[in-house]
This record gives sequence, structure tokens and C-alpha cells, in this order.
Amino acid sequence: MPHTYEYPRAALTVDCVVFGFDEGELKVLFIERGLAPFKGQWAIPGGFVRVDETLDEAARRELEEETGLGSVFLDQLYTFGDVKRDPRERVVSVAYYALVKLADARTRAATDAADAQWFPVSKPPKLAFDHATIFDTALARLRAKLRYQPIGFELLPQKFTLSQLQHLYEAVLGVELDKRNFRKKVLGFDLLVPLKETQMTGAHRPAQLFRFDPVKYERLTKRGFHFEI
Amino acid sequence: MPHTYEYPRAALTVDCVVFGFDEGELKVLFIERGLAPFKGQWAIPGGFVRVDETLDEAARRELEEETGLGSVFLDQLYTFGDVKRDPRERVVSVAYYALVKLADARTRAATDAADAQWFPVSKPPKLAFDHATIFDTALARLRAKLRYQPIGFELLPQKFTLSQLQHLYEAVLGVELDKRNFRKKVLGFDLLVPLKETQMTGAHRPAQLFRFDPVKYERLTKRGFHFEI
DNA sequence: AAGTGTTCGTGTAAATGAAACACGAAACAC
DNA sequence: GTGTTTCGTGTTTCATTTACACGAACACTT
Repeated sequence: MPHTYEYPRAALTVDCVVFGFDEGELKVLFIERGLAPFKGQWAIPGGFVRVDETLDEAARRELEEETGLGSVFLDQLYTFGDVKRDPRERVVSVAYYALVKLADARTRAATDAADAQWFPVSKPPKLAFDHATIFDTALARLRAKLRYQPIGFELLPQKFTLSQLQHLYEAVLGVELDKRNFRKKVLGFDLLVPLKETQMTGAHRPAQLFRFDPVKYERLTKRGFHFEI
Repeated sequence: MPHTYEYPRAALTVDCVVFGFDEGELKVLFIERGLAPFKGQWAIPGGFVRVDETLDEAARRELEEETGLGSVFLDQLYTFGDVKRDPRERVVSVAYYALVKLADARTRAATDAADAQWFPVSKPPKLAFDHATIFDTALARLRAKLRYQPIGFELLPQKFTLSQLQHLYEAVLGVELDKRNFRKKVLGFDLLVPLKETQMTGAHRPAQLFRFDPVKYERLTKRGFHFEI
């Protein structure tokens, strides 16, 4: 069923830069293109926006279709509209970034799509289209937001220890943090609730588990509160 | 000349929230719609993206066409893609915000388009489409960015005094700032160069004029420097 | 020429927040 | 029960931020 318009129209896509935290380092998910152009090269998962879905819905749908990942943190990043970014025709892409609780999801959707693969953000493959630019933008945004918004938890299991959280920050931001000061600061925000469980891994004292409380966060943001690590 | 595609496509527009600083308060420019839908209501200036221009180019072109404003600071804001945001058909809008040196431009393009008008941001008119949401988003973004990026100058004349800058910050952020601390901090960034001129207005000691040095700013950002008011 | 009104430009002390730092507690392995 | 490993906690020092007042420069009035 063809569709006709008076003036030419750009195609509209969403692309989604998916981040996960695994083995102590930040990873990003790319998929291998099966079709030309850039056949065989790696790319950011994404696809066309349908006329009856919002941009957010399109991003979630594509993510689910291409990677099997559902219910992740999703945030709009930037819209890329260079005229020649796709060699075939004019394509404008609304880019998102997603944060995945990899440790929770791994069992199910380890790498659902056979052609999807996790890469350390420090060693991305050569990417198709302008996807290297999109990836760079997403990584910069993630690092910036991690400092002043409590989104680190989105990369950890629902129950996590303060050490895990600290290691996440250290790995993503590339800095060393003082243990006592870090705990003082994070707990001072009153966003984490201690659980009645502890985590035992290895031959040492068990660690207190926490979870993030989004309700408390909502309340605080309305009172103009400022998170910063 | 009709254009036909296999699947239906959304129309793509850019909208541009234009801010200016005048009479000690932050203003925003809206234009009155001459056509249905929302005929007679106020709206954010904008229009369709052509297939042979980037999004930034489209935003600048529309701004020039509808308001006569050229060479302004322009930054992408967010992309709005709700399915029903335009009652006629699916329209996705890439929103920008612009900062205008009103005092410089006033003589020429006071309000070039007869149907354009400046409103205090505290008293916007009823707006067409979802433009109230876009405006709110833009204002929030401007206030946030003003704190941690040196963009305040974009709303002032090229040559300005520190008092003018302070009043701008106070008006936009809605806070009172200490004069001595403000000057200490701003000059400490080493982004402003004192000119060999002073500004004489009224019967009192003349004020030193400064200009913003974008080159210095570039150099500093590459060294991971952090601006904050 | 002297006096008045107004904004400009400047330094220091107090208070607050950030950074540095070390050791006992709890679990498991042997 | 001894050894090994990570967990959990306070205080002091240093740096940054806040609070605050008065002489200087000019125009205008008398």
C-alpha cells in the first residue's frame, strides 16, 4: 500500500545505545548487519518509527525485537539529521540510550539475537553509518548524567551492595573514590533502603544489600534537591 | 511533484523557542498563527525540514524566515513525537532553543514579522499544539544550562558589564547573588576579557566593559574544566 | 566650586563542605 | 583456632563558599 505526499519526506528511525555493566566494566551492545549497506559491520540496534507509535514506544519495541530486552531504563539522547548519514536516502534518527540490569537479565536474554554482542566501551568495533558519533555522544551523556542523576542503579541488580555501586562509578567515570566518603555521601541522599538480607560471596564478612527507592527520589526532586557524586 | 513511499511517513518539523533578555527580564518570542488549526493562537516559530538540509540548518532558516533573526546561539532541545500532537497528521518535531542578543538586534529586527511578539516567560499566552510543553522544557533546560555552561553572554550585547551579567543570572534563575562573590567567581574562570572601554550610563562611576572569549573557552573545555555559577 | 546621589569596584573573616586516613568485625577455608 | 578477605565505621585537615562595608568615579544641582 503506497503512500503519497506533496513534498519528499525523510525516513524516521530510532536508534538505541544499550549499556550494561559486567565483569567490572561498562559494556555496550551492537548488532551485526545482515544487509547492505554496511553489510557485516556492527551497528546500534534500531529501526523505523511507525506512524501510530510514539518515539519512546518505537525505541522500546525495537529494543525488544532486536535484543530481547524489556523494561529497561530509556532516555532520549539526541536527534541526528545529517543529510548524508545514510547513503540510500534521507534518514533522521532519534537516538536513545538504555541502561540494562545485565546481571538480572543475563540468564534469559544473554544474547538473544545471535548477531548481537557486548563490547567494552573502551574497545568498540568499527561501526556503520554515523553510529560511532551516536555512540560517543551516548557515552559522554551517560558519564555526565551519572554524576548528577541517580541512575547508576539501573546498571546493577535490583539488590546491590554499596561496594558494587562504588565499583560501578569508578569503572564508568574512570576515577578512584574513597570508600568512607562515598558511603557517607550516597547514604546521605536517603535514596537507598537497606534490605534485611546480606550478600555472601566468598570467605569474608557479608555485605548489606540495598535497593533504590524511586518514590523517595520523586519526592526529593520536587523539593529542588541536587544529587551529585 | 508527488512523492510516494511504501510505508506512511511522519512529517518532520523543527520548532525554535527563542529567548531574549530585555528590561531586566527574560522574554520569549511567539508568533500568531494565521491558518487553521489553532488559527489566531500563539505558537513557537518553526516549519518543515527539507530533505536537503540538516536539522540545524532548518532551524536557522525557519528562524530567519519567521522572525528575521540571524546568527544566534542555537542548541537542540528535545524531539517531540506524540502521535496526536498535531490533529491533522503525524508530525514529529525536533525542538531547538535560541538565545538572542536582543539589545544588539533590536534596532534592526525589533519584531520583523508583524505577527511576532515578545512575552515575559512568566506570562506566556495560551499556546497551540503541544507548544506549552515544548516551551516548559526549553525554559527548564535554559535554567539548568545557565548554571553549568557559560551561555549567559549569548543573551547580552557583545560588550557588557559584570553588573549586567549578574542581573541576567538573577532574573533568569530567580535568585539573589552576592556582588563580590559573583565577580570573583566569574572572573576566576578567565573567560572574560576586559575591554579598553567603559560604559557610562547615568550620573555615577562608569563600569568596565567585558567580552566573552570563545577561544579561551574551547581551550579550557578540552582540559576538562567545569563551569558553575 | 562644593555638595549630593548613584553605581562601580574591591578584601577578609567565619562557616560550611570535601578530602584524607586506619582498624576492628564477620564470615569461610584450612 | 588461625589466616585471609571484604565489610563497615569517625575524626581531623584542608579547601571552598558565604557573608559583609566602604572609598572611588562620575553627573547633576546649587
